Amino acid sequence: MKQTRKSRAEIRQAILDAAISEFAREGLEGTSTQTLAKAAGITKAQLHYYISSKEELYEDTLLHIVELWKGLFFFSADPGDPAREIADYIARKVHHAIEFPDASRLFAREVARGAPVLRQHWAGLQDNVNLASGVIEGWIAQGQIQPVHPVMFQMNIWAVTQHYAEYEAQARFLLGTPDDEKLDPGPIIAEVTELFLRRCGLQPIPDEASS
Amino acid sequence: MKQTRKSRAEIRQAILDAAISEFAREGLEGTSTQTLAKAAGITKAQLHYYISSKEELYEDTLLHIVELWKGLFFFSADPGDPAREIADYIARKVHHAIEFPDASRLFAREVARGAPVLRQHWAGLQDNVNLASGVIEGWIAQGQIQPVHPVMFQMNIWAVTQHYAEYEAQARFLLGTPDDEKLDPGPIIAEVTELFLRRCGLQPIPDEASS
Amino acid sequence: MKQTRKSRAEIRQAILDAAISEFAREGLEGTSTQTLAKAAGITKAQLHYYISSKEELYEDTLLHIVELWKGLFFFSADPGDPAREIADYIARKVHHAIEFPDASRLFAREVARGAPVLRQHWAGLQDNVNLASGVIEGWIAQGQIQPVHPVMFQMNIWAVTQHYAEYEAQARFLLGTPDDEKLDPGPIIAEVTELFLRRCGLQPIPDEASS
Amino acid sequence: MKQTRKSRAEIRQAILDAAISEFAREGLEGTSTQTLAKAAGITKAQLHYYISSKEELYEDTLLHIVELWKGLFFFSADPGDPAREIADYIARKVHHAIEFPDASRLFAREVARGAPVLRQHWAGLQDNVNLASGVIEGWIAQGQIQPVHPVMFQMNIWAVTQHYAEYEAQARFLLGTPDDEKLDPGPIIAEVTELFLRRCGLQPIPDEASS
DNA sequence: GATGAATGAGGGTTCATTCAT
DNA sequence: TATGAATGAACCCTCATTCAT
Repeated sequence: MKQTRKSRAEIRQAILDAAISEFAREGLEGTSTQTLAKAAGITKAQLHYYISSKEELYEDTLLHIVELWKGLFFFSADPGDPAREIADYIARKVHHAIEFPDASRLFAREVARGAPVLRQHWAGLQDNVNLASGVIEGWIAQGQIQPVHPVMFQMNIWAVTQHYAEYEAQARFLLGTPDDEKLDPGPIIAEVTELFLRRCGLQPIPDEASS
Repeated sequence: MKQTRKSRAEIRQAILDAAISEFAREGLEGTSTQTLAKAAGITKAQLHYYISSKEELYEDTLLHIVELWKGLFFFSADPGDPAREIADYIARKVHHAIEFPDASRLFAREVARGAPVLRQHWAGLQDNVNLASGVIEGWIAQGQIQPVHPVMFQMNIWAVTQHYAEYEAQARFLLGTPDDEKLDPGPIIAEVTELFLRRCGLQPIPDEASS
Repeated sequence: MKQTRKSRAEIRQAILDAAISEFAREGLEGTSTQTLAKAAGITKAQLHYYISSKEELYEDTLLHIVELWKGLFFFSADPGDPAREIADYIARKVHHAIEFPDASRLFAREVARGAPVLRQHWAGLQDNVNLASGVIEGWIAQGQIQPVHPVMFQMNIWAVTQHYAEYEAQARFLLGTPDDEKLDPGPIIAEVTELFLRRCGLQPIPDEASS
Repeated sequence: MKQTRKSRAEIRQAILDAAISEFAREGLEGTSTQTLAKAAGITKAQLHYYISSKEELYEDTLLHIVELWKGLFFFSADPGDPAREIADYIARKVHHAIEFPDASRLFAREVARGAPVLRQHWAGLQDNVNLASGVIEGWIAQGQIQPVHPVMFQMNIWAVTQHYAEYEAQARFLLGTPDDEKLDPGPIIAEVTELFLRRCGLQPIPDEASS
């Protein structure tokens, strides 16, 4: 009786998952195709049947993450309450950072080395940021929030929320979270939300940011 | 007349500089000794005369940075005005991130991969954080600042200030800073300081955070 | 028509042969993987596909020889005539030394440097020697041979028979054997047999020891 | 106050001693100049001031041993009693093998690899062997000893006596000699002497072979 | 599709030797 | 003489990729 073969789609997904976690940990050069293949549960030769090169897999993996993020992290084009909008954004971002820290780490790694691959795709990033800046400037113009530098405001949110993925090892240590538990998003979301709402001169929304 | 040889100290410094910038960009595995040697202006064999292994150079480089930081980033044990103390800390941190982004990136990279090397030296980190937490708790107890989670407060400052090193490429792009200029620390310090002072319920110190 | 590739078994055998002869000549350190590969008729990278390290190949090669010898060199547990038993043993040993001098030389080399690898496998050696000592002591007890030191008796046979492998170059020179001929085992076996039989007070078996 | 410098002669002697013991253990390729220098108590650069190359040191060391042996191991040109002559020869040889096993091992190693260096100096060896063969043939002709193959007789003595140097590790193990003691030459000399005297049809000389 | 085998390039490191002082 | 520094060649091994089946 033949063992059930994994379908092409399953294999592709396994490769993508392997790529995210392995590239996140040791980078492009630090990850061997051997390691990737094993993590995906296939042989090295088989891997090369599905990808055309390690570099390209790396690029595809990054783009996959960026595409995903585009759907997750944005301010509504027609936002209602700034406090709610900001709080929701932060909650989504922190949850994601804690649930899928590898994706965040891989992205950070790429940017840290000068974004040689992502750089070619920054037009989209620019668009997203501009849209959000428009929203923020609208809030400011209508007196709904204190004046902030719209771009830096976004970057700072990004910085803080990403932090709990990128510095997970340190956060875990300083917050006393055991190795076999994920970080508790509740207190993190509460503190981060309060940080940015206060910056805007807004009151924190009572007790809904918790996990 | 013979060309003057570089002194031992100069070579050691060149190796350290090369290690910081190369390891920061491509990591331990992604950086070849060939690359390190070339960046330091020496031959590969000569490099091995000065270091005993790439791994050890990596570790030494990290520890060098951590030692340096211990002297730069701390809250005074006997702090006066919280606003001034926090503002000074942020200013120092941002300046450093912008002046020496490679050091920040190298550190971040190491933590992101789980800190296999730095982990052994985290006792010192704990001490530093505890000291600062004590200071912050003192401020809270005396009603000088609003209640904050002392550890997360520190981590968030760290996150935002580091960001301008780690995401330099992106920040440069979004802020429109040309490749041949450093980021302008003034506005960054202003925005970051306001962010954290407001969190504490404090007024920004007028106009001294600028570069 | 494609040239037939060597089979896995053939390649493994070629590597083993190369290892025996090259390690025998220049030792573990003195033999490069390059040399081994060339001697086996493969490339250096291909060699590493079949072995995991030079050290391990060295160890495997030694153990292979020792295993082979266990089946060749022993006294019968139920020996009949001591003279015949001893003569046969010597004949087998000399034939082997002359046919496969590299194996003998490799073994000698390893022991000469203190047996860092073989030492871990000396329990088996001890057993073999003890068994043979028992046989010899039985002969002595029954008055079949003159008293001898059982262990030294075995070592001396070993010494003399090995000699024609280890010192092949010298023996060849002193006995006038041309480079393209093997040593003639007949006279050697005769002389060595007579040496040890006389030690035991036994008469040489007439004329059967010759090749 | 200056530390007393070692004289040139002392340094040369230290280098020679180091060469014998290091080359004996790991061979020409397996011994680094670093190791030699450290064993001789000097620096690597200083070593190269005294020797012109590692190969030449190796050759000189071998020749030194051979020269020494010429003065030690020979049959008198005008021998009296064969038993005494043979017994003395064996005793000298065993003592030397046990006292200076490195020299014996180095020599054996060189011969085992085909004597690429010593081969050029084998005229002297031939002379020595021929002289001894003459003596032995004289004994045979005068009916003082049983007929033996003169050259093999010498080789066999050589084989057995060398054995306790070359296989010291194994002999130590099988005879139960602790690592911090030398092998006891007494029983070895007794057994070896009896072996070869019996071969000649001679009686062992009572109890003088012991250390 | 899948896989064992093969390979050229390059990885980190050692080393005998030379150089400069 | 002595020695820290330098170097080119090699060494063992890994790896991304390709090939043959």
